[in-house]
Amino acid sequence: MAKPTIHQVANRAGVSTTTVSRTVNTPSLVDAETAGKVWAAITELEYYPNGQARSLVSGRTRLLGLIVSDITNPFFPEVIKGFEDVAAQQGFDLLIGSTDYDAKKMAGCVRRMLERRVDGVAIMTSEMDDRLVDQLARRQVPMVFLDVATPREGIANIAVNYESGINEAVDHLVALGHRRIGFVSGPPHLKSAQIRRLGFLRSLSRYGIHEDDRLVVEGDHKVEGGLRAMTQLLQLGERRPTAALASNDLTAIGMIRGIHRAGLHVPGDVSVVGFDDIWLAQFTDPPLTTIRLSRTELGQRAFHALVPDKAAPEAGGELETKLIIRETTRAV
Amino acid sequence: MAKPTIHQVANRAGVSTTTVSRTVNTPSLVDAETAGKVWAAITELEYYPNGQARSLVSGRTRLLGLIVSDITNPFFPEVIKGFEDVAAQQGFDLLIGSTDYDAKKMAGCVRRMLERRVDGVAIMTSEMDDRLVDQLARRQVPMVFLDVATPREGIANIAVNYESGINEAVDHLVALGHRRIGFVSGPPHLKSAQIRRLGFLRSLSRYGIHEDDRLVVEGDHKVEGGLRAMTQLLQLGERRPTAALASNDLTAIGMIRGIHRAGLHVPGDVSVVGFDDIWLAQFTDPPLTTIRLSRTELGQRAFHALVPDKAAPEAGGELETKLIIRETTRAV
DNA sequence: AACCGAGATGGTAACGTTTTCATAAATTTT
DNA sequence: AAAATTTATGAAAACGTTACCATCTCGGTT
Repeated sequence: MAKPTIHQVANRAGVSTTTVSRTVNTPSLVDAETAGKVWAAITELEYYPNGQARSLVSGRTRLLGLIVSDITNPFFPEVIKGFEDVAAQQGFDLLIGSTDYDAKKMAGCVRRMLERRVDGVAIMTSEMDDRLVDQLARRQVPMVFLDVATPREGIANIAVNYESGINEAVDHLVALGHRRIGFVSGPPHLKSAQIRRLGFLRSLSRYGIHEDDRLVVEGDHKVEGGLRAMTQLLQLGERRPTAALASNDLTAIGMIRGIHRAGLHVPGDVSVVGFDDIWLAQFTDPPLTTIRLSRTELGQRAFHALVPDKAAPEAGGELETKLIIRETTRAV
Repeated sequence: MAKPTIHQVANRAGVSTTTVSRTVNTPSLVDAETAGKVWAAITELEYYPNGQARSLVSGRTRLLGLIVSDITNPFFPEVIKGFEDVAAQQGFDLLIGSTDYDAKKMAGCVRRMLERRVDGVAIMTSEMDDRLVDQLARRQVPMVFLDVATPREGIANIAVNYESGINEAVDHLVALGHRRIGFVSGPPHLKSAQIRRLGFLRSLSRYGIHEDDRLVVEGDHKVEGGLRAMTQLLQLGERRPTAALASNDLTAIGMIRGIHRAGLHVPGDVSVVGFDDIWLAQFTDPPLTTIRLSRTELGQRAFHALVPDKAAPEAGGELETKLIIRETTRAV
């Protein structure tokens, strides 16, 4: 029997399809003995309920969409993992879609999610056309944004406390005697990148360190940009920073590279602090001191934002960030 | 209208549901004018056909399963990307499942795929229980293995030519004057890792280089194992290798780390060659010379193995590997 | 002028579930 | 012992599509 249906099972067990359905979904409503026969038939035939038919009638698909810009970006896989873990646990499946920063593909993703009638969508890309979001909203598809988006009725954002980690990092650097601290930002259009930049500036001012415009330079959240930015910083000569914080780890890796290129050492000549603590941060050379943002937990929270948990009352509170000290920071 | 059905569209356009269905699926069978009215209704109502209902009747879901051991392993995201790209293009969606090397989760994955009635499964993890594979096979679900698996009726393997790249690498090292060349293997139970090791040995013998057992040490395809292995190799003192090849890039990264730890330099003291050319290989310090196995293409081939393409006659041929020379290799 | 094929459309039965609603038997209550 | 409840089951109607089999209207043939 290639793909047995509920009817075959019912037949074999000598009961009605209704009873089979009940044995599977609401066992309390069926007599123990009958249930036994049904289960026997189910395992003998290797019956698996047809999900399509199931959700057609129930209206729920137990399918969640995950829209990501580029799964190749090392930030994402860990988020996905966190998301997938808890989703699988609760019987949800994941439909993934890459946008590749391409408008056409983005629209395609949304269309596919809509046709599949997903029960929710986690949007992990910042470049999301408002009209597409509208489209989902009109269909009442629950949504959650991973990057900060313009707040909006019925669309969740994951609350992240960027400042706590940034403060820790600045404290750490200041304690090591650093006063000229640089910052390499992310792309200006990224809300979360702006928040990080602002957080840094604010943290600095706590120490009354006058901010020097030349010490804050723009990166792009990629290795390339970090390298460029650091080269620029090092051209300041005497006035170059003795330590620098990056808006994300990729940037930090580029910065370390830039420092090496200039014939200088990390942390001997310049200390570097990253942001995110991506998986490979522990394997850079030297291992990167960075501010951890647990992407696993980020993914989990995204899930809970989409499907309210009856058990756990409220996720509550912000997602904390915290400094992980490795070997790229040292006293001046 | 929250979720308009085909009936609403039919109503609005003043036609039957059959006609609406035809307008969408077989436009040639419907009058131009009528089609116009239908499309108008469709866009006005923002109608999206219900995939569940669709595949319930058609029997095809246009859904492909992707079983991966740990999406966090940097090898996978690129494969997934390649797979997803071409899948999306052909109107297929991806269902992903992580096994986490856990038997329970593996079974869960398979069950979910079966319930969703996927049109095929790409298995990217090597630790796959045979009984689970049987289960899929009995349901006639097309399958493809990414890592080499025991060949079997109706289950595809992606053919990879590991030797070509390995030969290139050994040629390269020999040309640079290296004679004592080490190898850090992958875990012994991984078929593909064994093939790589054998390929290396065979390649060496072409040059009549007597193989030295102590130069081939076991790693685990992770950074940790590479580091351990290299430390072991360096303990050979005078007889330590002047160059070493790794079974994958993560291992190579660990090896570089081990060399640095010992106070030596790459490539000054020891040359290193990786395998895979994962994305971050270009960002190690120094950038890693490695054998590229295009994971994008690997993903694409996996897709084509699952859904035979009417247009392209045959993928044909093996997937080539090739040496990418960066900066971790130098003359002795 | 009757006929025929083609073109355009509609009615209805599937597809495999779950969800009412109904019924029958067994148990408890009065 | 009759009535009221509970327990265990089944029949049939959804769910939103597509596939199959009509039907109906033309213009063109004989």
